[in-house]
Amino acid sequence: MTNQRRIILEEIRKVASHPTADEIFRTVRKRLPKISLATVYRNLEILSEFGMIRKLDLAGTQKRFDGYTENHYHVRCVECGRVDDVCLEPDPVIEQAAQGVTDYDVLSHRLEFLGVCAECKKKTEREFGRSKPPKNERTLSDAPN
Amino acid sequence: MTNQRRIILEEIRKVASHPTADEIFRTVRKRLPKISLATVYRNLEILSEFGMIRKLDLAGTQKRFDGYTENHYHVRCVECGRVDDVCLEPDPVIEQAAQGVTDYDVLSHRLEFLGVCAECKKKTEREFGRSKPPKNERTLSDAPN
DNA sequence: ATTGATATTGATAATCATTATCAAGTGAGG
DNA sequence: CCTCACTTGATAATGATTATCAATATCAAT
Repeated sequence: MTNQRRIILEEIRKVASHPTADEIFRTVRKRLPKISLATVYRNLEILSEFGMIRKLDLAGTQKRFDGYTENHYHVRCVECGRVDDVCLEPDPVIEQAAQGVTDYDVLSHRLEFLGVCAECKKKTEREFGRSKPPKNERTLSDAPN
Repeated sequence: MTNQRRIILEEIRKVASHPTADEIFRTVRKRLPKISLATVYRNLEILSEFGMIRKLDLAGTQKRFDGYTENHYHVRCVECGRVDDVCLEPDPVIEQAAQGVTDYDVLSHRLEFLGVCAECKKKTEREFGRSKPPKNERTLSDAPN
């Protein structure tokens, strides 16, 4: 457990958000100005291998990391990309349901909600003077994929 | 509707799999040897904008495209990355449940199962002489994220 | 404390998927 | 047949991540 690794872990556990490697790099650099981005990536990988943090393999281009390692679902803002926890009990039977209609061995599932975060809702209000666009103006397909 | 675009669409609709841009490129190139990878990317984008195909924004590094545009869930093989459809009715109430525990406006959800495909199961059988490893040997965390 | 075996670091190059750029080519409507 | 906006192919650029490697740090055993 090197100094760098310890500080990376500390900073991830400090925040409730689900920072990207780059965000973690920028935060850690305040305490260790000489740290390399590669060191951050390496230690994020190692820490998640050891189960001390969780690597979130969500949709989108950048991976995100979570200091909170319990099972939980997430919601992603379609406007700004922000990711938050959704405190729902993971569905215990849905994997069996899936097992019934596929020839895969089903091991787990990953559920991600898409929506608009509070921040971006406010932005929409400022622009259009209402809190929620009517259904027929929603831009996002309402389909899972 | 150019020749290239038409053929890309034809080839996507021809397969039941969920090919990546690169796989589509390699397939289409058999019929149009001079086509550029950029043309494939461009037309995949355009075709999905017009709703003629669906761009799947699943976990993992590469985007996948689906000629079948109805809502459905997917299962991904953790060994080889293959993606297949899961013919389950999308859960109509889970978004309301999520809406109850978040301050996001929940618009949709995306559910992805993880498992081992039939092919890779066979490979495991050949290696270990049994069809299914016991639970305590499963390598994948059984947690959604 | 010193040593030595091993792991880790910082800097940077390489990779991979995707997007952007741009000159040249194409095709639908007049 | 002309035109003009759209599209193509080739290639460069981008952005996130991973690999490489010499220099440095760690830690258990002296």
